[in-house]
Amino acid sequence: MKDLNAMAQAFKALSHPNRLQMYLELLELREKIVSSGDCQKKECSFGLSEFMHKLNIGAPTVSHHIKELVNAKLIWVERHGKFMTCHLNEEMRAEIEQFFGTK
Amino acid sequence: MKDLNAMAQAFKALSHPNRLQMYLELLELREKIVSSGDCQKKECSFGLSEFMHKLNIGAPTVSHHIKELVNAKLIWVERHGKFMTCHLNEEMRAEIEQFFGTK
DNA sequence: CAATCAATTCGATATATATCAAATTATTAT
DNA sequence: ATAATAATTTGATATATATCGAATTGATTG
Repeated sequence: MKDLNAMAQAFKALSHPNRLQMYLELLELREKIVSSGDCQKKECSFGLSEFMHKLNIGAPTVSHHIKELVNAKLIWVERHGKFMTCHLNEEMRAEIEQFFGTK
Repeated sequence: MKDLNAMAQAFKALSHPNRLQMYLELLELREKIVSSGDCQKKECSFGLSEFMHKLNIGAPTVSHHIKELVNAKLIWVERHGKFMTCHLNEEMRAEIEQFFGTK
């Protein structure tokens, strides 16, 4: 297993309903992609302002939450000029699934 | 999926290294039991004082942590006279595994 | 270069939490 | 009943966090 503290940090990041919702959006996006076998051709990410509107919270707060999720290695971000996009970190997802998984 | 807030509460309970360690002990116990197919004949639980010594923290703190884990439905407890034992909540474990799992 | 827009950082505030010592409750043993 | 032991509750303190408004940074466009 990964470092216990790293795991705890990941769970902390997911312990806030708004952040969990953000992560869930990306998880569900992944599901669609996996089931359609069509990853490259779809937009696999969310932007900050999308989260703002979905969650009805301010940009500074969303930015803060994104940073938490990134620090916890649950997601990673990309910049495209002015904009940024959030992506699921597949490795960490698998790690956590294993943690809970039947061995 | 379960209520998002219930999930967030579970992750909050696991967001503290000491509580995560407690939960992990129970997960590992489960592993041994599952792999040996021998659940009934083994002691499938941990007591408060065991956690105290393992984690080197006081009884009130352990008691507090246990309550958090119980409230989050991650574990359940049993009393045997003066003593109490902590057990993994298998249902919640499966729920969380599914949350992260490949669909 | 100036204006605009997305995102981040800063400063402040309000709320939550981890921990312990002390007091209390509940159960067992003498 | 009394003493002893396991666990819980209470009260206090110190630390962390969520959120926002204001200011700032960075990139694009006119």
